Amino acid sequence: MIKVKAPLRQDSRGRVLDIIRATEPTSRIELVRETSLTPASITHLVRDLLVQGLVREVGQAESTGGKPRTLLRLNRDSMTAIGVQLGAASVALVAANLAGDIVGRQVLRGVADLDPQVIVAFLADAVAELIDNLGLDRSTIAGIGVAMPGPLDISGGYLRNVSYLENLSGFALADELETATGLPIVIDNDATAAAVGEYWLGTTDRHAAYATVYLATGIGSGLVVNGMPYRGSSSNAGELGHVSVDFRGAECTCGNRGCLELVAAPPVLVERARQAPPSAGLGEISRGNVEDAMSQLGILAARGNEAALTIIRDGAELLACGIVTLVNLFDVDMVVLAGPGFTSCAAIYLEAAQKALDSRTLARGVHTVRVVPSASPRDAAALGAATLALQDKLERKPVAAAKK
Amino acid sequence: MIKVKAPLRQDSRGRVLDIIRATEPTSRIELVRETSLTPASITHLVRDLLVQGLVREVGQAESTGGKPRTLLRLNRDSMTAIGVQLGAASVALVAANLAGDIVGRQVLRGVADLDPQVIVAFLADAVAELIDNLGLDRSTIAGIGVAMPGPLDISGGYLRNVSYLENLSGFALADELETATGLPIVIDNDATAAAVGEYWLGTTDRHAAYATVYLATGIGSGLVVNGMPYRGSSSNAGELGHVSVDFRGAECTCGNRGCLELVAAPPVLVERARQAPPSAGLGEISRGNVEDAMSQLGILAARGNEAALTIIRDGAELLACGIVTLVNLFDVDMVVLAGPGFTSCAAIYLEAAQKALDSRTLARGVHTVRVVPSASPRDAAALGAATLALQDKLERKPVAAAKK
DNA sequence: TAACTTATATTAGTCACTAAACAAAGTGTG
DNA sequence: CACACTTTGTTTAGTGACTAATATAAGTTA
Repeated sequence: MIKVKAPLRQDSRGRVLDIIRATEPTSRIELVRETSLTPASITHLVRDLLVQGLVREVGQAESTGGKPRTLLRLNRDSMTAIGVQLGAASVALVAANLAGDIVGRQVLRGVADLDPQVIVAFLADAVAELIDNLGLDRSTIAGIGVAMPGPLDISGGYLRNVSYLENLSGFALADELETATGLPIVIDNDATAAAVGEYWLGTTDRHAAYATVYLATGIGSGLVVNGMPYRGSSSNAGELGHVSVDFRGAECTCGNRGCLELVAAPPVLVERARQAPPSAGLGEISRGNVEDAMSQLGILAARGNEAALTIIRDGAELLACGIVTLVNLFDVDMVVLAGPGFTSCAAIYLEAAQKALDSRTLARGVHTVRVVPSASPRDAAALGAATLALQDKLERKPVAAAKK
Repeated sequence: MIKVKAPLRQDSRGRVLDIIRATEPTSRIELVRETSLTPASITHLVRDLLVQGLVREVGQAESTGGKPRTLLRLNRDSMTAIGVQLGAASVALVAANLAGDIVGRQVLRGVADLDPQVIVAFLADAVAELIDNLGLDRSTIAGIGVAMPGPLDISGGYLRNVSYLENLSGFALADELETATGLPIVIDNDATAAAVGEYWLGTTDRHAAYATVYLATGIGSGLVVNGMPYRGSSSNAGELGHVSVDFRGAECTCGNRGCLELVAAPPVLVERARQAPPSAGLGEISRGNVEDAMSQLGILAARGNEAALTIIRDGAELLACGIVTLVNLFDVDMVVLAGPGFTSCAAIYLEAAQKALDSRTLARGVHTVRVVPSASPRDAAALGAATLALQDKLERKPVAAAKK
């Protein structure tokens, strides 16, 4: 039986690093207050991080009546990770440092039509090129995170995609990619990756429970509670796109009826725009990539095109309906909107979702739910994947030079 | 700020007790295998439980070629807890021992019309009477668990109901009940309590993620992952009844549209039965308590009454739709059906839900989701509440006679 | 300059757990 | 029936992550 690693972030070193990232420059005392650990423990943990070079001391703060605080900062470039977003329409690569800054970025053609082995070589090349272009030292690279749409199959110890990218079905991607690149690989659902990325970037309260709604070709969502993603029993939690919003609705490829994705996913909205009569002034919508077309539609809406506005608003209203369901079931404090679908029309979606949450969730009398845009809407999944690789690396022990 | 207790069941003593309860009679070696703790640790933990009287040694097993195992059993009656299910239609009290056996039971009138202080006195009397009737030693009583429908307000450190039982809104029930009874009080959502109860009774795999759908006057659900309930940020997670199954549907009192509860809750089904023409042969449906009426309807359906069957089937079909949404979002391994709504027609609901899950969830290719009936459908919430009280007591340290 | 503050480090524990050796109680074999 | 071998459980002496209490360092204020 495969040994499952405990899914709990109680790891103090990681938590301390999270807090430093979110609040730098900071000091040991502030860490004491944030963590409810004792000064002694913080001294220890910080020393550890200093020795590993993940954190630096950068001078002193003004005294507040006693010894001045020693300021601590993340040593941002002491570690980098690569994030790959393997979408249906396109592939995005980012390199992110310890702070979650995107230090390199590259967009590639989609791989839906390629052979698995070709995909591996293609990705390995792209990663190698990115590392070279940035002049990164390979020894400082934590690993590669790959984010992809679900449903995923985790059996056999490694995640394998089982649906969207059909030719990858049953292929042990992580294994092959690890062999091809020599770097540790983490694979996760795109929405989950995006959700973890927001935490890393500090968009969300560290103690909050929140969901990230990820709008790309499909509609997904990821949940984070206390800094730990909720993945469900097979890493397929949060499939918002296949929540039914109409029990008498049309049948979906997934087998369900009235799925949100059938009425509110970008391809549907874009198609509606393409079908519009010329008089609507939507002629300019691109025939190519869905993400680009969605983006154009959003821009038209922002410019005041009524037809575009109506299409987006209808989509936003339906998505809001799904978000209300999500909140009634998960009872989160915050919802983050992420993914390429939001790049040009986030405001419309934000407003619709916020309005729905303020008037239609069951627990709205107990607490409000805030809707916020992602700190990095377009690259949320890729960046999130990179942060997953960082997190994975940081969770393992310092490996004090395998001495004896 | 209120200190929040860590929501993680990593407490080994509790886990060991869980395993003994589920697999008794068992032995230390088996515990070693189940927990992946070392023999040394198990020796320690079991000694602890023996000293506290929660567990007994009961002879030996057959040898398997070496020293025979010393068999361990729960000391069932060394601890008892009271569970109260504060429903809209009725109040149920149970007393449960360490094994989750119901050792006493009492059903009371509903309290929706009473004054808060009167409710407290009423409950305190009922609890005292139950304890006396059973001849229980007060010192062995772990506490009282109260399960009630949401939404709940946890602010101020104590849960207070904010909706269904309107006269309890804003009333610090836990505080008052503790004063009146002298016993520690735990309050939780009815569906969450029911879910924890199933775990306690061993209906579910200890490692599985599962949801309990609780059908009473409303429709709720509770989620348990690795033995720990998921409550969301304000203990209002799992409100399945207010998941919208029709975005164009009628407006619900909760503010949302097309809520599942509007079309599939027992009061709705019962009302439909009452409106049926006399020719349908449904004349016998009681005018009183919704739960009784629902039960009668189920019995008529089981006897083959077509009209009753149709009403229940329609309800089951709609509930199944909500359950598919629940599973697509939470990605659980198992769904347990609990609550008074299922008592007489569980089979119809089970079949509808299982069929829907087998054909309509997104991750069905990755793993199947089993639907099972509760081990104690009618008393699931009350029993669950009792187990919450037990769990709460057991999680605190032995309290070695406040010396010094 | 002494007295107070505030920030950090050290020391000596505690707690939950483990590794390794040991003891106890059976079975099988020559 | 003595001896090896299994299997189960215990003991002893740790380890790692944390804390409480005390010490030290580096400022400010009276």
